[in-house]
Amino acid sequence: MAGGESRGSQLLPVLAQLVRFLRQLEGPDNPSSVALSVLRRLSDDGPARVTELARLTRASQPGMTQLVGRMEKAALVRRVPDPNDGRGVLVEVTGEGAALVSRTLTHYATTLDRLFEHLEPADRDAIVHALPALERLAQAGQKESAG
Amino acid sequence: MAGGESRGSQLLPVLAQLVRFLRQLEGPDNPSSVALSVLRRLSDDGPARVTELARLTRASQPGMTQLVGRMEKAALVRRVPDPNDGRGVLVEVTGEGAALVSRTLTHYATTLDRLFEHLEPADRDAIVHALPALERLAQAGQKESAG
DNA sequence: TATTGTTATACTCTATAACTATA
DNA sequence: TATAGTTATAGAGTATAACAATA
Repeated sequence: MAGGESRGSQLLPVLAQLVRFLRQLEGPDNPSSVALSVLRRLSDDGPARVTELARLTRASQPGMTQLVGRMEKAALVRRVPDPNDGRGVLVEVTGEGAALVSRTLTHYATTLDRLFEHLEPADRDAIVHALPALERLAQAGQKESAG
Repeated sequence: MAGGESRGSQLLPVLAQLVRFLRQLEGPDNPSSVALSVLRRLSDDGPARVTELARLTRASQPGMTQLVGRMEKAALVRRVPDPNDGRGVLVEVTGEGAALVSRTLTHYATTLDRLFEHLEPADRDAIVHALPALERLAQAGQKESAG
């Protein structure tokens, strides 16, 4: 812990502000971040087990059962029995769910694009240049807490 | 949406992953992000009105009343009457609340520092270099949604 | 026995509407 | 009337414990 200024201390307030900003993007009409994660997973890679979705989002299995229940009531997903394992069910996204994902991601991206236009070119370059590094930082965080 | 790759689309998944990582830092013992924001505000700049805290965190006034109530029960803040306006109250942080802020921020920063050690030097430099730009991006987001 | 999923229950967090008290 | 705050009520979201069904 010795030697110079802490990078974490510098990064922390910036991340906190970004989180606050992103959180306010989640309007009452938009899906929660966990719901969006699940819907993206289902849209991108097809049907999945409840257990797998719970593991993916670090939620409990009952919690995921309930989230799937809410999303099913909202017609965003449907449950089908797993043909290979009578104990399990497969959750699959509906057309409405896929449309919501697409709409939400477009909205977020558009908002971010608009913000980018407010920045100086040097700032834009700095962020774009740091994207792979930030991704690796976040991945390191995932891995650390998983192990 | 013409003209090349959208920066927002590139930034979005990275931010989503960072948010997921930060969210899992919020253990059951740590304060929620809104509570932490409030406690930081009170620690840094002194007592504040409920309305001001609600505005700061974009919460509703009743929601902030309830959060202050929970934090008061946990001895993190206390309410005192506003001497200048009989309708209002001032919320001030207790020693215990200030200690919690300090402990939480240290924990977060330490965790981030540990993750930084997993990165290549080039990645660290890229992130450090992008910090001011990211901060301006987040500030632009705050301002945009406020207006 | 182990695994998959659900139900039961409880708690945190947040919101809107209605209310009280002060200005 | 307008403002500051609270209370009442409801709902989303999440967790642990106990349960049923299948493997």
